Amino acid sequence: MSSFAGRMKEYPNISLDRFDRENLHARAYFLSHCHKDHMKGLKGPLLKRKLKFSLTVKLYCSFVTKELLLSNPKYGFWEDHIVALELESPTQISLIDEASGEKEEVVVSLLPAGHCPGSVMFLVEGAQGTVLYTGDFRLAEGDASRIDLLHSGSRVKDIRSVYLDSTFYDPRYYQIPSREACLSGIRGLVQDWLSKSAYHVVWLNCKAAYGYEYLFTNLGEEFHTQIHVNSLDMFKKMPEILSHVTTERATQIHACRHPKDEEFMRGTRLPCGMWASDGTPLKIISIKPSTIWFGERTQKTNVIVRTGASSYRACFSFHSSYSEIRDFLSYLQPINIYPSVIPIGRTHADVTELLKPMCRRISSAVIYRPLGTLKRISQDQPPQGEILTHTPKHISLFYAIQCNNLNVLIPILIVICVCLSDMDSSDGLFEQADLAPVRKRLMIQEIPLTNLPHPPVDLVHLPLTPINSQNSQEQRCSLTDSQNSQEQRCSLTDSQNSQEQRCSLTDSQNSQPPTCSHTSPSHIALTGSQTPELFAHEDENEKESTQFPVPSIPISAGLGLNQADTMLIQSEDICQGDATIETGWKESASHTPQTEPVNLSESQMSSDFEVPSTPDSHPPGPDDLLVLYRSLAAGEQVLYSVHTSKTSI
DNA sequence: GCGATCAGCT
DNA sequence: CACAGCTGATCGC
Repeated sequence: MSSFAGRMKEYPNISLDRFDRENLHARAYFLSHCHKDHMKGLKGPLLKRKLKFSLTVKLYCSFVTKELLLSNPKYGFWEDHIVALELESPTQISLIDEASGEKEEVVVSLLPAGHCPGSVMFLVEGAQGTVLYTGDFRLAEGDASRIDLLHSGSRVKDIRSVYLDSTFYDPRYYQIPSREACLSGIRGLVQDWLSKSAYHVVWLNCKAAYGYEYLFTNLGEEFHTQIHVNSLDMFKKMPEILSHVTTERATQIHACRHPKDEEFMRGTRLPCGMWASDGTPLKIISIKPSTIWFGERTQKTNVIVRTGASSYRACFSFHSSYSEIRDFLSYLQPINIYPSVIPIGRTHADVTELLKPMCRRISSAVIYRPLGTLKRISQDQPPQGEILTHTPKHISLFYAIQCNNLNVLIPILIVICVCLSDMDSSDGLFEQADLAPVRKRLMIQEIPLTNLPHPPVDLVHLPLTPINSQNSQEQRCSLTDSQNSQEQRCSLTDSQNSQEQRCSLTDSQNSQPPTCSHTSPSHIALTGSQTPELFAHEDENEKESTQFPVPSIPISAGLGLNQADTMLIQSEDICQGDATIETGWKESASHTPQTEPVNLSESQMSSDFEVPSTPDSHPPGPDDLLVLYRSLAAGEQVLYSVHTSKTSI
């Protein structure tokens, strides 16, 4: 359960997934997905009143989340204040103080989170750096490298802070079987049971929350049947799901609910009360999806556990495992990591401490040297904590050059931080770079650069490089507005009347909950376009499966490339490795791209400016550097401009 | 009467 | 195995 208070240190003018208390003063709101623990205060009277008198305060979320939210009348007052954003489409948002008119600009991107329908992570880029709020997520190992917007060119963006779904960030949950492994186990169990006879049925004991939809679609497809559910409303705009569910009870796979469904099962009755038409008792097994995890050295065991004569637990997780989280973090290497979930029995400090080894190391060594004798000082810092055998080796070099505006000797600040994830391995520095590439990044912060001899190519079209040019603002508006939400909310199923020729009903059917409940947040329409995102996170095995929708996460430019080590040139204050540092560094500077073949890494270590180049650029020569030095020494103004997002609101 | 919080349950 | 989310009791406004 999320205990995130709603605000990020870097951007306190926005609130995410919390809408009460101090969040009442936010200039913009963000909702990562439609689970209640992320919606605290969202229907509060104070917030409702605030909206009434506000022209600028909006709630940003995915299209699917918007529809899920508005399906519940209690949140209807948000309708004119919700802005649905496309996935992976950077959007500039002005955060306006309505009292003073003061404005702050941020660029926000929605990234697929793989947690439940519509779930996203928020990538926020602005004057205070790039931060990632993950919401709840389940990404498989290697998935981060497939998310385009986490990269600038072929390199990973410089992420200052990650606000992390730390639900399973505990070595106890070292491994959770992949989605495909879990699905495969469930498929096998269902297959065995259903094949016995037409009277054998399966009940999927799914909690009411969103997130099981891909189970329905996969089983529906596999067994050429439809899954019985209480209501179709929420799937109305999700054809991929809609085609695999039904309110007809005459099917062998059920995921219907009843307030007392556990009791029903003990009496070997389905929650919907279906009986076979000829009176033959149905043979029912229940399968309860729940998280099953394994420790680091535990050999994988079955993803299906029998818990009774006719009941099973099947592995299923909405959240990334410990090793998946570590993979994610070791790829992104944020400077700060803030947990948003504190497991029972642990404190915030506990989890923060556990996460420290995953934070990027930044040396505190600061050495000033006069121009001309520039030499790097390297400091190897073996990581703390355990080392994942599959974790790529990371090297980050941080250079800081600061020039004053006086025509005096320029203090050159050099900070080098070398973070080696595996000091013991001499050959492993760049292996498996396709899974999680070694990073090599040059960051130049607030540094005059226009006179750089060979400006790196992607320096000038940086972080917010548009992904899909067709996503214009106009299009988004046309999608968000009235055409969708109205009919969805008033559309009601009446499905329960449409059935039963073959099935005689027990009296229990009369105690069914209404097919369409207005108190449920579930009757919804979902824009089909985003649905495939839900299935986009698959492990290696899953990639080969033909039974799943094609993953729709764009393959990043860096996929499959050996990403070079990261070299950062930053202003002095950035290089302290302290979460509390406040700087005005420009996002653009953090993406100065300099790539070189990874095997040059050693030689690079021996020369201060043998900066790896991008494929489209080349390292500056001595003459070029001389020009740069002189420019810097003269205090000349050299400035790089940055592209901002392609869209703005 | 409403909302917030907590225990209990699944 | 824990998650997400009910229900009902209690309390305060």
